[in-house]
Amino acid sequence: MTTIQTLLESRLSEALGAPAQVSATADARFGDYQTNVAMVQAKAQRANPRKIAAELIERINVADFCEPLEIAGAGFINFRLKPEFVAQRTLALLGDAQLGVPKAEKPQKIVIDFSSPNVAKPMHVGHIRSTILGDTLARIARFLGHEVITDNHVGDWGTQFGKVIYGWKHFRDDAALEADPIHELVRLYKEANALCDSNPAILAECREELVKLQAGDPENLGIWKNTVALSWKEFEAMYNLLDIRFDEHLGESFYNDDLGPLVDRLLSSGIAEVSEGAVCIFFRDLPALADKPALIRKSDGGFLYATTDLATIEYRIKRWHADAIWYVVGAPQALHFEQIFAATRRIGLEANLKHIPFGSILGEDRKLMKTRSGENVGLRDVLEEARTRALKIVAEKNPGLPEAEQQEIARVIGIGAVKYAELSQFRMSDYVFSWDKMLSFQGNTAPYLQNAYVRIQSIFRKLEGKFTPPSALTLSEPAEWALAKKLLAFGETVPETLGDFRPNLLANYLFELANTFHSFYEACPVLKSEGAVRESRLALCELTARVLRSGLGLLGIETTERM
RNA sequence: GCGCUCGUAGCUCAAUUGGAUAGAGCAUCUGACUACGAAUCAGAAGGUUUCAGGUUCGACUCCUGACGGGCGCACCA
Repeated sequence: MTTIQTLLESRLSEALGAPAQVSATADARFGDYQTNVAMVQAKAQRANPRKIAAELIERINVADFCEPLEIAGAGFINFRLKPEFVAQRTLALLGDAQLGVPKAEKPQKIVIDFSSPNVAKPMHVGHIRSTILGDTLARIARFLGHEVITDNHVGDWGTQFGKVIYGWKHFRDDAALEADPIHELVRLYKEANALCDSNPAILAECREELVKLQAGDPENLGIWKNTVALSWKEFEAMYNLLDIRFDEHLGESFYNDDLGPLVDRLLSSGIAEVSEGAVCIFFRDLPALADKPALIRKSDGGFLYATTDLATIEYRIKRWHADAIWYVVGAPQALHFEQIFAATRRIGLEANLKHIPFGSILGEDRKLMKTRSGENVGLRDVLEEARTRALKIVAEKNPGLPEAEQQEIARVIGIGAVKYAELSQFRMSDYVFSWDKMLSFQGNTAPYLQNAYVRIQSIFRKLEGKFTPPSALTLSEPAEWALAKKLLAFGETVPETLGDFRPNLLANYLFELANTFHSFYEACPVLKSEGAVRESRLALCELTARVLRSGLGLLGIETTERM
């Protein structure tokens, strides 16, 4: 199903003989859609915009679904949809599994790299943005018809393993490891690290353990594999709670064997060179990177972050034939991605590489969010607290519900609140993490949207008999028109969110939809109305519920029947 | 020093990517519940879009320069 906006643009382009843009109006007084092509043309031709608009109006063929066109202001052309057209399009949504969202004209194969926690470390709030944002983008891209591969590039290799292995061998507590693996692994690392600070001999031993691991020593390799497996248990618990799945989780270690050959190849082809003992790729022709080479091998022979990332890009393009690779990684790494993307082009690999950056999560003190002792706030704690707080509210508001249902509702609301707090905000701005704000069940929050859905379900529970879609919609009240038009906008909003990777546009739309629905709900009784009016209102309710569930689903947020 | 990024109502954020009178939510104030679920709705008030220039029919948006916050800039990831 093409959107009304697309339909208008094609009709306008026909009349103009050139591509033209149409946008929704900001104000209903100017109709439903507007175009400023007349003003754009006037500028190029140094002509009178209103005159051009007047000529254009004669040629635009939209009488089948628009009221007579109007010229307004400096030269805007306003489009007002015919009521019967709105009614007919809205009705058509009921039979459309995509709810009006068009499929991409050219589906792409997209690899999305996000979350990427580190083995032997707990996931913390720092992982929230990448994890939630990446998952949402994956869901939206799939809904638009793209082929998506989500890949969790886990930090499962690095110098810290020398210390972890030393700790594992000397002061491992198996019971603690069983009870809370990551906690114990962190303890092993920290204790070893503390010993290293005061005792050079132990530091040397840790280094020795690392060298053995890298050389493939069976015992150390076994310990390392264990730490990875134990960490995954914890990660999966988090992803289950968040309802997030990955198609692949090829960690850094997966590329180990590729690093040496890659560097050798780049050296022999002249793309990389040795400088101060290290192997670097210089970008002397790019002003922004002229004095910022990418280091791919240290002077001691070790490889770096950039080396692994280059190997990863090569793998993704060659194995999956990815058209695009999206990295959902914090803004501080912008330079790093600029470098490896430039290096990729230098190598001659073709793909649409995008760094999707985001800002930081701050504590109430407006500094990077930390616990009182200065540590990162654990993701598990955050999610558990969200659930606990939600449960308390559910039990208070709806004590009649069975315990098990209360628990499930609390999970959906609590996790939804955390996700929505993240996604309703522009990703680049830093935001203050506030329980009171995100779990205040008022205003622009997940529960407000979930509640709109619940209310609709409540109507259908009271409905005698099953809902069957009517053959035509009868709309008369302003609140009905407003809701119908809002529903039609879903198909235009979803693709927009991918334009600049802004799920907050979708969140904003859903909030407006819920708002419009609530106004309709107050103004237009559904069950008490009769005949065609009742049928039509039921259809509006059904569609609103579907769009809310689908839209929230794209944000990774679930809905419940009651709350 | 160079680069990236952000600066909008008291607070937290939007603004369809250059469009019409800059919109919401919290908080404040005024109304509406023997209820299709008040976790709601109707309304009021709240602004020199950090500042100064510039570009044009038109600027929160683009350009230049300040100011303020955050973050990067060769062997960590």
